[in-house]
Amino acid sequence: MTRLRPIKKRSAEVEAAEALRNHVIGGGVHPGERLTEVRLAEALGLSRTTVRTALHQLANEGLVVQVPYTGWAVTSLTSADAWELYTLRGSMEALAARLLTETLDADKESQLHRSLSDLTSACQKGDEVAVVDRDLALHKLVVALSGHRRLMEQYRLIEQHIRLYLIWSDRLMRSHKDIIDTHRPIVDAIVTGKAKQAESILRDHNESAGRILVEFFNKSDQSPAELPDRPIRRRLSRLRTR
Amino acid sequence: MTRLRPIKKRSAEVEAAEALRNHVIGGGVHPGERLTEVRLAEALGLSRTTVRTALHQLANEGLVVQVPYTGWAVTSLTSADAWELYTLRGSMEALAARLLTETLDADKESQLHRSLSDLTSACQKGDEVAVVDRDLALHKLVVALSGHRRLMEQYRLIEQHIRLYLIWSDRLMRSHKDIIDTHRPIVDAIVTGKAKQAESILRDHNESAGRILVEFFNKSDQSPAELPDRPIRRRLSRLRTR
DNA sequence: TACTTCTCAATTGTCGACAATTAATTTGTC
DNA sequence: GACAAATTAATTGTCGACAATTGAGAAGTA
Repeated sequence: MTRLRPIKKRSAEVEAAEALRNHVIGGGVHPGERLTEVRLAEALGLSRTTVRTALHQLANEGLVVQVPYTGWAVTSLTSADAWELYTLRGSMEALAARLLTETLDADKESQLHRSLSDLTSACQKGDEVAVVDRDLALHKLVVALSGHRRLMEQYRLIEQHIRLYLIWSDRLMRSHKDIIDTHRPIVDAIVTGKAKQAESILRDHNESAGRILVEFFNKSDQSPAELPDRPIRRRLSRLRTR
Repeated sequence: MTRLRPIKKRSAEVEAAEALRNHVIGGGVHPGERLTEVRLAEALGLSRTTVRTALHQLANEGLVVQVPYTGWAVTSLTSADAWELYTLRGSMEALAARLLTETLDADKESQLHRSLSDLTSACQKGDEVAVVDRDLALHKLVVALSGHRRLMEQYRLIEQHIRLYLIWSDRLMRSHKDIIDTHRPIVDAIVTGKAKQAESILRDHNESAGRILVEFFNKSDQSPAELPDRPIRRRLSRLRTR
């Protein structure tokens, strides 16, 4: 017995934005690589106007940057940015955790435990992609369960960036067991209602992960992602500042 | 002897976005009021496509909302939103303050003092508009001086909303002297390098201001801003969720 | 050669027209 | 009159065309 679901009609703009987003975070294009509207429009079978709107959307999310009359390029990863991203999410998740402890109920508690065990099993299987996915999912869950709409909205904006760095973050852990060991205390502190503790654990968790990332990025000197396979034709230095 | 300055050429899209933003935060249109692309395009002397792009930009900033095939409307103020906004900015400004104490120098210190005295003189003059302006400017300065680009970026997104609520927030203070008294400790804590204290003062400052706002909004029951002067023709309930 | 100017191809910026969708209004039916 | 169906007006969604701008390379010049 199947139940009919409303067919969600989504505008081409929204679909295009999603497709492009997945293309970027899925590694279809490399950080720093150039994007042209016409090529994307052809690939997606849409008009340039529609693709353009979608690109503007991604630019707002920070996944691509625009240079007037010159082009679009995928945002590149840097050590400074890693530090900023991790202090920022630390602060946001700390707020979420505090609020969450104040409104915790049985349902939310079980969701947290389920998410943690999902992460655990992914770690035990050694599936790298799944680990990143579940890791992000757990952090997102804390934010979502806080019930703070605006916070979720802001978190959503940096979510894709977090994912990009998280790949390296998780890889830099000594073992997958470490990943479990750093996440269990987070859930524990929240479910036992220790607001202050949950807050500081989340902030510290992120800031130390950030420090490790920064150190790694500085050592490797170059951006860890491969450089664009074809060189950027034009200089993309003068970025639109708005 | 004059020095040549680069002529800043800004695209119509960007100009339109700025004009619309000012129109909204300047009270040219009321919260909840409907906007149509054609009318705006006529008023600005631009094509609908350009205006549309600008509207999408504002939608990302959260100043307007869109209902597919139906229209755009200015976002309205609510008590729940006030609480969210003030907890969020509390968290962000607390982070900024902590970072700022770690990188404070003489120049930054004097900027802080100047900003505080600007606010003070506005309060003494009793100029309501200027007070809101300087109040926001001081908070922005703390974020800017923290040197955290991403944090600034995120703060910029909610800045206009803060301004909208700040008008009421400042009005609800018993006297303008109270405004000075609540801001001086912030600057003091930062310049004396008390990171922890600066952090918690900023968080508490915002959260208590938020509580006052929430209480006021709940009492007045209605949104404090006047209702739209002409009724919204269509129901704007089914908002695009993405 | 070193330098400037001109030319041109590539790309984004802007526009007006038409299609798709929505919701109010009118019409039809009982 | 009450309800349903058809019509219509208003609005956004999408498109292709043309204008503006950029950067690279060719051509000219000392």
